[in-house]
Amino acid sequence: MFYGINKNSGRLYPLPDQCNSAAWPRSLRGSSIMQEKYPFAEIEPKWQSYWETAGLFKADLDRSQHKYYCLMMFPYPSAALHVGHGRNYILGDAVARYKIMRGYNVLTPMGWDAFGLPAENAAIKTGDHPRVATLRNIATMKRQLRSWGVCYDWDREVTACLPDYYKWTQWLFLKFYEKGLAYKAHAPVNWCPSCATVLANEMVIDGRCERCESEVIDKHLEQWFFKITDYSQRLLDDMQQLPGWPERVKTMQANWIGRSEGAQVAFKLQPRENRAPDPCDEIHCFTTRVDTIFGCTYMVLAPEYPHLAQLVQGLPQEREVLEFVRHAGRLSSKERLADASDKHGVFTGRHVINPFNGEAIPLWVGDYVIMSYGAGAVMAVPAHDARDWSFARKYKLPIRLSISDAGADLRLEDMAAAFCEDGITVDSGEFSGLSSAEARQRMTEHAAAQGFGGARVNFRLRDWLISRQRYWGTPIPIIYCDDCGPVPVPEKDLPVLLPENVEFRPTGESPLARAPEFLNAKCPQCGKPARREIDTMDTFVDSSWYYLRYLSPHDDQQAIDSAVCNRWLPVDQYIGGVEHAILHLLYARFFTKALHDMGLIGFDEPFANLFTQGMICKRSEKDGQLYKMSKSKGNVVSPDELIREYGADTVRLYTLFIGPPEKDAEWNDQGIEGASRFLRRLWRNVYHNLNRLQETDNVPPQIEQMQPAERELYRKTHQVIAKVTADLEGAFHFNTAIAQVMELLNAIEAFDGSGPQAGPAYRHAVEIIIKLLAPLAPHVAEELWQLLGHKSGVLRTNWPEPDPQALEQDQVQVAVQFNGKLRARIVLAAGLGREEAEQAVRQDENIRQLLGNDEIVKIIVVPDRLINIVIRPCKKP
RNA sequence: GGGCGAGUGGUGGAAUGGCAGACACGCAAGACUUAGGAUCUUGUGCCGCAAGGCUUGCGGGUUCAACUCCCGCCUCGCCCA
Repeated sequence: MFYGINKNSGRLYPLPDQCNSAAWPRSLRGSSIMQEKYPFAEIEPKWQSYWETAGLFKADLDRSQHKYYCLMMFPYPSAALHVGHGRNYILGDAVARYKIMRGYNVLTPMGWDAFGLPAENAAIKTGDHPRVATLRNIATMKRQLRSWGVCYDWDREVTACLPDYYKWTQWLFLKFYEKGLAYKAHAPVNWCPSCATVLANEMVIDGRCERCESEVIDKHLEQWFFKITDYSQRLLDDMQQLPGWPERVKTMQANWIGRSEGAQVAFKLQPRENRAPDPCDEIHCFTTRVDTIFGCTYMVLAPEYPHLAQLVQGLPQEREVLEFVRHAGRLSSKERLADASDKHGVFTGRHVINPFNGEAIPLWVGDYVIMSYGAGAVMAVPAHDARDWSFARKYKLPIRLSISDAGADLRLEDMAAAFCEDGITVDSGEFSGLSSAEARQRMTEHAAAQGFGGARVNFRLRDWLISRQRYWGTPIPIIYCDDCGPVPVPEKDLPVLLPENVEFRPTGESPLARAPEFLNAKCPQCGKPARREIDTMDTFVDSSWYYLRYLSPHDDQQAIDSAVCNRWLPVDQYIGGVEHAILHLLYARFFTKALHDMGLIGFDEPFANLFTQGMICKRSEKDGQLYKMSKSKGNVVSPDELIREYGADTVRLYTLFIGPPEKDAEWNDQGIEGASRFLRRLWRNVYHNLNRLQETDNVPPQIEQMQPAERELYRKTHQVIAKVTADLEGAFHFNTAIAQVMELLNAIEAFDGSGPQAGPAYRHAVEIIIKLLAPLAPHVAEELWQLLGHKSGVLRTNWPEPDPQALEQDQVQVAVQFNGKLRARIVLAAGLGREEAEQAVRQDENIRQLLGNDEIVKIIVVPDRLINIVIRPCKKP
């Protein structure tokens, strides 16, 4: 038997047996816990089990109409989650619950980006095998997600480091290989000495390793690449199809792809005096400013320029050039590109011919030129390019004007810096006197007609380097045979399993090289002894297709179930950190397009809507600075203790309330008190009014019979429904939604109606507040919902709709301004027209007094809101 | 250097061009208590005893009215150089 407390008498009375309905699972019957103190510790595990056993988050994939694929970026299973991670999952969980209440068929899966360096580095220190440590971490994080009340369709869990997943990552690699999208090549690559592996361009931030912040150096190695550059233009263009993506992310991707239109021009190499042969007879360079080419006074090659050594072979400058190249290789790209830093270069002893004027200009090699722009050769126009300018000044190279500004009064002697803007061509032969734009066009046409160049589009995007010289990743399924060369592993032999007993010590070569049972294989073509590829794949390969695998996670016949994918994708809402704006999101888009072109899927953009939440930061106790919450900064807050102390709903509410979700937010340990107090107040309010609530029939309140207090509560209730719904439908502004719900509780507490509709209006407000809280604080919402006598869970009910009649008002308070300054407020009938309102304010005694003898110039009326009286103050006699 | 974003009380943050500071945190005073780090009430942008004045990074502009739009500047963050 359960008891309520009578508010007036303070006495306990037996509760109606409403929680014993057969509609509830046996475990929940009669289980409501009614006590004054908010018993989150008892409530929360109970409802967590209920959601799981009732299968509330199981999606029905056969039914795809009204589908909603709600995806959160799957995490790397580091040791444990902190409240910063929680923002992502709580946000996604709230969205999923909201959509369930909206009647959508919601799919919310979760998995693990489980390969990666940290586990391997930890293994080197502790001897813990990465697989063991990773699976242990996964178990911990799953427990944490559960205790947060974050629910997923766990039957669809995928784990990137398990063979049933990476088998298919390998299979996809083979498909890419088949289509020529995966290739192996020698290239200058970014090498992180500390991680002892190469890195993709995207993982180098300011010349440093994204992970360990060591300075990255250039190395020349043979590596595997994915040909993402085949898709540069489409990756750029198709962003126009993504209105549901933040502009910021699209801009970042566009910058990264870095399309520039210009011209390619071939400069003939001036032959050596002795006519000795050269590896090439011309040098191609790309420029966006071909209009300046008559001002070109020298050319600069990147130190890595191919065949540079042969070009200078036997020349007096040879030693100096080779020495320079060796030295430049030790500098980071950051140092080389920095504007302020000294640029270095040496003359090669060779000359090239400017095809536009036949002039021989010196060929230099300089460290400010990098291979990844154009083709590693730059035509230098010091008068019109800032970096060429400072290089030319330093090495006393000639500077020649070929563009002037509109007034044509630019003089070299007066210039303190390069003139980099468009202007009018000067001293440019037959092209003189043209606007820059016109000159570019005519000169490009000329180059094409003469056969030494033409229009050219250049992309900054490089191919995606996917080899890693480390153990804990997906093995690349290739076998090297002395006779047959590289041979793909046949599909029937997949997966190529990672060997278990391997020494992880990083040496710069993959640890797999020291696992003979892995290394030695038979050539699939000729059967002779052969060696396996020892590099593993970048973990971004794993995360480029996981959202497809969720649709058929246990399928052992194929990687992707096209039929289901085509019904369920693109993802309706993708939620994750903005730090993945370039890397993961670009790679995943590339994968989708490649798979689309292979005919495996019927769509070519994976994520229709993207929401990037801001990071949770916390002040460091050491230096008082604000840092992103992370283990390495030592400023993490564990959810476990907070949930123990306050309950999961409180932690969820505070996490959502902390600020607008797209912005970074500062975690404040004291801030959680507000959320805690709010839920305790709500609980207590229901507890103290249980009598009244349960005695009131669950009928809609009758607006006609309401007295002012009831009317006001009813209006507030529906105002809040409208605002909260707008916030959740729009930009996921849970912070303002929660503020509204708090206002509703304030109104409920202040409610003192006593008319015939007081009970229904009150019960209605309480029901609504519970529904509105269901996505945000789901445990307490379920518990209170059951206490009110409902026979099914709150997630199974419909999201409330605002009643337009409730929002109507008879009277409104209107602000009265004099010349834009607030002077008074008056109460007027709602819906008054401009003229009526003007009349009313003119006649208002109080306003007339305030006006005194001031002259009214005009009156601006914003109906139902504001009246601004423009006055001319009267001159005092 | 270019592009994008941000700058509002002691703090986190609210405001379709229309009453700046919603909602919270914190703080202060009081109530209830053996006690309070529970709960409740009241107050809380700044200056001023007050009347009143001032106030959204700084300086201009548009407007009856600007946190919001425009121009210039400063600071911070991100991306690209």
